[in-house]
Amino acid sequence: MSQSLTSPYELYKFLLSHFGPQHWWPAETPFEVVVGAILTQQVAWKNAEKAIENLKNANVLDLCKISNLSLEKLEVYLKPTGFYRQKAKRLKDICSYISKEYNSNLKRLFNKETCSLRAELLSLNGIGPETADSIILYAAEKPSFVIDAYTKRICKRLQLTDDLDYEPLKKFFENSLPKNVEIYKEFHALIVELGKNYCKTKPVCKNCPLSKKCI
DNA sequence: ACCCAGGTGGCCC
DNA sequence: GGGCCACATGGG
Repeated sequence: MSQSLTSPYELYKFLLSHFGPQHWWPAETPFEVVVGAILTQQVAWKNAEKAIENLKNANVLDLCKISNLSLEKLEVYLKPTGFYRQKAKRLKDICSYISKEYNSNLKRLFNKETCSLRAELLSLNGIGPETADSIILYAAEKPSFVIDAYTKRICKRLQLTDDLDYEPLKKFFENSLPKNVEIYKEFHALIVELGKNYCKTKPVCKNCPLSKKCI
């Protein structure tokens, strides 16, 4: 446990042994991953979960149905997620785009090469780098490491690297890890597990498994 | 009454 | 190319 954590891969192995496998993403279908990835932006997962329940209860958690739903109705379902007006419009537009360009078939979109898939997702309003990588990794199941606020915070506390901008940090992790979808999936989930329980905005890591390594 | 949560896009310099 | 800002609900 007091082995030094000098690289992302070492951190991954430590977190896996400490917390055990997380089996992410918490969703039943790839489309549910897409929806969840958008709805959880800058909000606790619990809130996104409520909205997804609303969609399920209304029997509209479906790409075609959302693209045909009125914005007003969609907004009501998405209320718990915060920024619900933005998110409703963006989610509806994204669903409409996939309906039109891929005949509502997510698999056809996900068949593209990782690099061009990422570029295409990033071109859509409401999908930034973290959301794009979450969709590629957990819905399309291709290796694209996800960086989030916890990842940056943990890297900073552990002083793993200096450049915390999204793309350089993503490369830093990918260069350290075996290029393996299951490892990428687990590692990001483990980082969230660590982050939401122990690595909050304030630099206090009492009882944190990494406390000896934190500043 | 605060602060924060698995970001993103638009604007300004 | 980087630093602000709006977006909005729910839980501690």
